[in-house]
This record gives sequence, structure tokens and C-alpha cells, in this order.
Amino acid sequence: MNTKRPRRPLTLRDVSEASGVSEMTVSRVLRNRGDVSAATREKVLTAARTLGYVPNKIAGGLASQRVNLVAVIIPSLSNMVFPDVLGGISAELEDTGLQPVVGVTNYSPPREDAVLYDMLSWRPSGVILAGLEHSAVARAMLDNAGLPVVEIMDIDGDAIDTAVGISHRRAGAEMAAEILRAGYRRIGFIGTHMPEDHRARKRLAGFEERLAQDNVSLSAREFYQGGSSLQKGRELTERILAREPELDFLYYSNDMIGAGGLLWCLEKGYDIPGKLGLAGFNGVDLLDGLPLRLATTDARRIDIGRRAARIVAGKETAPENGVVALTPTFKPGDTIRNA
Amino acid sequence: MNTKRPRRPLTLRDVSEASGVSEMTVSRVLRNRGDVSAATREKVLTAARTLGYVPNKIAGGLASQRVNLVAVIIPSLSNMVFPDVLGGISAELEDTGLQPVVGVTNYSPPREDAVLYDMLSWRPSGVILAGLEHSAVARAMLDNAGLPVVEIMDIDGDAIDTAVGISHRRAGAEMAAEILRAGYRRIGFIGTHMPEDHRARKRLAGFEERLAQDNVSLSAREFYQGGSSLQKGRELTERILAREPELDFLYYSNDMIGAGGLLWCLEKGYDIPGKLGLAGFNGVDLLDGLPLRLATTDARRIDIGRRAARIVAGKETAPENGVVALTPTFKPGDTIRNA
DNA sequence: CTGAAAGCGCTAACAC
DNA sequence: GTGTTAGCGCTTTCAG
Repeated sequence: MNTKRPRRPLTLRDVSEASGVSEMTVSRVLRNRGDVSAATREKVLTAARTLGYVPNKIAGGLASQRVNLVAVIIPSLSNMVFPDVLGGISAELEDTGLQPVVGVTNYSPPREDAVLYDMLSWRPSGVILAGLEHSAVARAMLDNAGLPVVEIMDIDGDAIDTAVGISHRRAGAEMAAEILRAGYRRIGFIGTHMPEDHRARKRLAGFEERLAQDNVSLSAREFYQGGSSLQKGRELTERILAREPELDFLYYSNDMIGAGGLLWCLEKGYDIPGKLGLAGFNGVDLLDGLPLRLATTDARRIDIGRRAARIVAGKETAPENGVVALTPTFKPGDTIRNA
Repeated sequence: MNTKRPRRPLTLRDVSEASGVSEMTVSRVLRNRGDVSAATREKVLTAARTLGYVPNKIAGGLASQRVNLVAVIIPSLSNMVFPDVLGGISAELEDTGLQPVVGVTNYSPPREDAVLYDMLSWRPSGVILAGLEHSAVARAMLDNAGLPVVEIMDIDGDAIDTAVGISHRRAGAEMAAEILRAGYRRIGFIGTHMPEDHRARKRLAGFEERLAQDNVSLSAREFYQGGSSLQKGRELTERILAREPELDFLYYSNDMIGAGGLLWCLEKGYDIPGKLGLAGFNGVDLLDGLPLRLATTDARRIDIGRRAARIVAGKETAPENGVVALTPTFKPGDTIRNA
């Protein structure tokens, strides 16, 4: 094994010499560009294959000034929402020759700047990034880059070029409306304490505004740090109900902690949804296997990925106002009683 | 907004002219390479910043023949195990100047070949890829590439360069031993039907071999297609127990379906772990919030990522035999009775 | 249909 | 400490 690892990677010239065809024509064959006779094409392909030649995109990109990469910048991979977005993006990019390259910011603006800088230094053909809130530095880089920029997940704010997402404000408001319609009145909220999670913040704002319309205000809030897990959902639920035993509804900022809360409540024998209603956010398929299906809002993650990719790929042109608004859809599940 | 998007991206030359310093020295400043006087450095940095210059790594990579990218090739992003591996990799790469670039194969060998080809065409400084089973084409490409190759997750087989992982055969065998020790004898297995999931296959093989040592053989198996979910775990558990009501243990090929099975069994009132024991595989933290903690094997995902990254980064040299064997650790949880 | 020449934006290597 | 020269491996452009 492993006997003759070549010192020098193969170049077009090697294929050219092995096949007796000029570098230029070899290049044409390998890229399916321009007309080449079947005979020549065959010679080249055989030579390339037997040598095990892999083109050098660094050189190719420099010469052609075009790179088939799309930068995708997201806050996290671990909360089971961004993998869905990525799935939508890859699916839609599949037949375009474009390839997504993923960068993760951990919800840190300086880290976002760094990741963006790094990705832009590869001169991608487009950028897809989560959220509408970016540092002045980031905005300047994107302005200077002169490439399509699609901001995803959120549409409550100003887009640089194009935004594809849902209104989290609206998602929050609609959930509030459903909860009120069902007759719940003593409502608690459980969410992350993350100043940089703008979407969760907007959701909560929309939620409280809608409650206020009915003269209801939140009876309790509980915030947590770090990642979401079932365990975290349990702890926070226990804590908020210990503090405010009279609560009749809990709105969670994501499905994972909501599911944890649900499991805890069921164990403790709470009457759900009779005496206590629960709802989460995202619409992950984890919920389908729980003892009761948690009410939630489908955040349209896959669709968001697809539309963003279509725009970057030029399959679809962004609307005049630069906003592609998808509709967050309420999923009642089993944890909100019927009105 | 968006007024003066430049037609031509900025080059070193622009910074050079704006600062009155030669291109070469500008380059030195921007890369922190070689000695440059504080005064010059300041001039350059200011010019670069005010122009909004972003270096072109395509050109840089071509000139220097070095690229700070590490290709990471994994089968899937959606099963909550690879994000952990990725986390370990990024964490360890953070201070090395290297950057992971992720490719996903969906457990398809042809897709793996394609992804690998594509990544190699960017001439990364190293490759980390899941598993030891690769097509002849893939092996040839890796041999030709002349760069460090680390195969992760599995060590049961031959590595190209270096393998970092656990023995799945052993993990299966050890779980079997625990189950037998606890006195269970009528054992069923539930797993994916994926010819390409070699690790699951090896786990099952090790599991059955160990059972055979005690003259026990599997009483039932249930296979499924597609992704894992709680719901799938419920359905399969119901099915296998309908077919073989006498089973006293269920071994699942991953924690997600195991958790689904656990929830279903609890609802149906099974005596767990008294009459029926359950175990999964991976050790994901989802398990911490379930009504009972599912027994499982910690697959050491984060450690695997870290060690692999250390080797690619040259922080650590691979052992002579090319195998970094981590120890899969049994986690008893609450679903196996004490012996 | 095929080839030759020029150069993409940067850095290695060598002057000064 | 700083500048000059020559490519890196490919593709563009223009000839044939």
C-alpha cells in the first residue's frame, strides 16, 4: 500500500504529454467546453483517468475569475434547525454546479466577521447568511464583494440585497393569538438568554404585543444560557412552575426545550392541554414521536434554504423589494386545547 | 443603500498604491510574515482597512502552493452524531490557521467519490473522512494527492494513512456482554437497513459473536429504511414485539430510535428494565432528558474529532501502526437491570 | 476543431 | 526593512 505517493501533484501538462494533446484541448475536454472531436476527447479522458489527474481549481479559479462556491454562514450546527436549511440549499444547488461551503459563527458577531472575511477571500459566487443583523464591518465587506447576498431566516428588518424567511414577530403573534383563542390567560415564557439571538427576541416581542392587545401580559419568564436540551427544558419548566404555580400556558423558544418540558409535565401528572398548555417553535420531526405532539410553528426551514439557493443560483430572481416572505404555519399538536 | 458596488474587486496593488508601499511589503504585513517597520505596517493596515480590501486566497494559494483548508467528508449531518465530530474538529483546528470544509455523502459511495474529487481539486492540506470503506477510485485519488489522510469513527479495517476511532465490533461485543451479564436471553435487534453503514454492521457482528459465545442467538431483527426518528423507533418496537412478544431485550442501532422505543414501551406499561431491557448506541445528550436514561455506548465522537484534527494539523503524530484506538464506553443508564 | 501566447493576483527567492 | 523578478496551473483570447 501507499508505495508511490507522488512528490509533485499532477498538472494539465502531465495529461497533455500522456495523451499527446495540447494543454488547451485537454482543458476543454475536462470542462466539457467547446467542440472537441470524439477521438481526441477519448484519448484525453483515458490519460486523465489512468494518471488519476484531479484538476486544480485554485489555478482554474484564478484564471477564470470564477469559483463555483457559495458561502453559507450560520450560527450553529447543533440545534437541528440549520441542518434542515442546509439540506434545502444543497438540494437546490445540486444541479447548478455550485457547491455550498459552510461557516459557523456560534452566534458571535466578531466570529461572523472573521468567518465572512475568510470565505470572501475565496471569492465565492454568492453568500447566504443567517439573519439581518450584521456588524458594520460585515456589511462593508459584503458591499465591496459585489456578489449576490441572501440573508435567510428572518425578514423583520433591512436586507442588504435579498431576504428569504419568515417574520418571527408574526410567528410569535400568531402563536399568542392561538393561545388566547383557546382561553389560556396566565402565560409563561421560557427561552435562551442570548442577546444575539435576534429571531427569538423578535418572536417574543410579537408574542407579547399580541397578548397586550387582549390586555394580557406574561406572568413569568425564565431564561437560560447555553445549548438547548430536553434536560434543560425539564429544569426550566420545573423552576418556572415552582415560582408561578398558577400558570396555564408555557411558550418555549424552541421545540427541544419544549419537548423536555412536555415530558416533565406528563411525568408530574399535569393535565395537558386541559389545565396547562404548551407550545414550542420550529416544527422539528422530533416532536412526532413524543407521547403528545407539542404545538409549534413550522419555521419553513427547508423552503427557506431552497429559495435562498435558487436566488443565489440565478434560478429565480428576487422580488423588487428584496423580500421573499414565507408563511410560518401553526401546528396545533396535542398540547393546546380546542377553543 | 448599495450605491457603489465596485466593478472590480480590490487587489494588493490597490492597497500598495493607496499606501505608497510595495505590493510585496503589503503582502508581508497582511500575512504577518517577515519584519516590517511599525510605521510601514500602520500605513498598510490603514489603507487596507479603509479600502475594505479582502485578500484573494485563490491567487495566494496558487503562488504559495499551500491552502489552509482541511476537507472533512461525512455521511450525514442530520443524525446528531456528526455535528459532534465536527465540533471536535473545529475546536482543535481553531488555533492552527486551518479551516474545515465539510462535504456530505449521504452514505453513497459514488457521491463520496464526487465529493472527494471536488474537495481535492482545492488542494486542501489534509483530509478527514468517515469510515474505512472507500471505492478504489477514492483510494487512488487519496494516494495520488500526497496529503495527510485521517479516516475516522472506525478502526476495524485497513487505514490508508491513519485511523482514529473506536472498534464498533468491540462496542457491540461489550454491549452484548453487559446484556448477558444482566441475565437477558431473548434479544432482539433493531437497526437501519443500510448496506453502506459499515459501522452499524460491524457493531451487530460483534454483538452476535459475543452472544454466540454464551450460546445465545438473536431472537428477532427488524430493519428500516431512511432516517432515524423517535416515531420510527416506536413503530419498529411495536412491530418487533408484536412478532416476538417473548423478547426480554431490544438493542437499537442508535439512540434516536432507541429513545422512541423507550417512550413507546413506557406508554404501554412494560416493566423496564425488569421484564424488558433496552439499549442504544452513540451517547447523545438527548438521552439525559428522557423519563428513563437509555443504556448506550458513548462513541467518543468529540474526542475522535479532536484527535483527527490534531493529527492533520501536525500537533500530534500518528502512531506507527496508523491506528488511534479510543475506548467506547458503556453507559448503563436505567434500562438495563443490575446483574 | 486545435494550438500559442498572455496573464489572473499573489508569494518565493533573491537582491539591495 | 524593503523592492524586484519570476512564476504557481490554469483559462482567456486570438490565430490558424
